[in-house]
Amino acid sequence: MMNIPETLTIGAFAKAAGVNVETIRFYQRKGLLLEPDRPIGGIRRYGPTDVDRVKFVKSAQRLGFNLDEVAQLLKLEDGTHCHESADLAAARLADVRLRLADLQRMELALSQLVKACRSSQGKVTCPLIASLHRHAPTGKTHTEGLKRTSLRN
Amino acid sequence: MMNIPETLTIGAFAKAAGVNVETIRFYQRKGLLLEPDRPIGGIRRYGPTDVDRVKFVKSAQRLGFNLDEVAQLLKLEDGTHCHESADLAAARLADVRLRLADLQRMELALSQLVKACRSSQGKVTCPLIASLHRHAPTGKTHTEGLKRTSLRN
DNA sequence: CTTGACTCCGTACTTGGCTACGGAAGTAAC
DNA sequence: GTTACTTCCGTAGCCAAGTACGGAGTCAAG
Ligand SMILES: [Zn+2]
Ligand SMILES: [Zn+2]
Ligand SMILES: [Zn+2]
Ligand SMILES: [Zn+2]
Repeated sequence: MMNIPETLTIGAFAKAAGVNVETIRFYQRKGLLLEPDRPIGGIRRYGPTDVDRVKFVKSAQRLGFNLDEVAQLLKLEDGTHCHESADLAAARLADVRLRLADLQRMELALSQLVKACRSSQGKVTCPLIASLHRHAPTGKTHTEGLKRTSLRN
Repeated sequence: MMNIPETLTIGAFAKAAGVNVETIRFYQRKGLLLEPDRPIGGIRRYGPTDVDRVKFVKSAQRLGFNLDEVAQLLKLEDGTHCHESADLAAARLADVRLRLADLQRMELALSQLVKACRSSQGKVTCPLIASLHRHAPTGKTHTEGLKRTSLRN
């Protein structure tokens, strides 16, 4: 069983994984990636399995998993714990659906208001502003979620 | 033209607006609310228009506007700038729709994976884990948005 | 053997919308 | 007039997922 060659410097590794070096180090600190031993007074080397692992993380992030959840998934990486994985995904799904509902509510409200504003030729009061002054039924959004951050990789 | 009475202490004001005192002060620092003059060695008083303003902010937040955008909206509060308001809302709407698309993508993927996992009795590999190892078409999410924060008021 | 690029490591900063803390001064009840 | 809130004010902390920085060490080319 020949070992996979660990030939990449951290810079090459990061490039291959499509993230930047700091992200690699950050994941190492988080425990998502383990740092290979450093040869006496030399530099660490990485291999294809490391690249793969980062890509796994990024795939999971695209499904909405946060890094803690990704860490859980990585523990199930051998694929023999379908039930646990499914539970994680189901929890994620439930959350996604709540956020979806909130966004749909916003979409509806905003689209109606924009339409009202666009067709309010000559009306005294802007429908949008008026609506904001009506202080609608304080529906606490279940929006355990949705701040604007980007997910670029 | 008799003035509206400014009778509320900041604590009562916050309670009436349904936020906490620190939030009021934070909005003042942000310029969303202006702080009334402080009588010589006394405490500031607030009135119903202040309460109303905070509620306006919270309404706008429920539509997804961030505080900078809310500040813009507040400048248009007299309702005579329908066009500008509509533009702000349209921008917000566009963003909401991008985020919606991302969430819908996640919803679809997650629901399929959960279903696959639930019906994978006896399969060797967990479909969810397998899918994450497939490193799908790196569609950069336009998710300029969606971190998990709550919007309680 | 020097130059320039890269690695290593620790620490601090970013963003948004608050929340918390601490000490001094004002206010209210008894 | 003492106790017990509040207010005032500045500053610091929280969350996530990185990003940035700075000094020291390492490595390959020329
Ligand atoms: Zn599974
Ligand atoms: Zn109002
Ligand atoms: Zn309008
Ligand atoms: Zn993989």
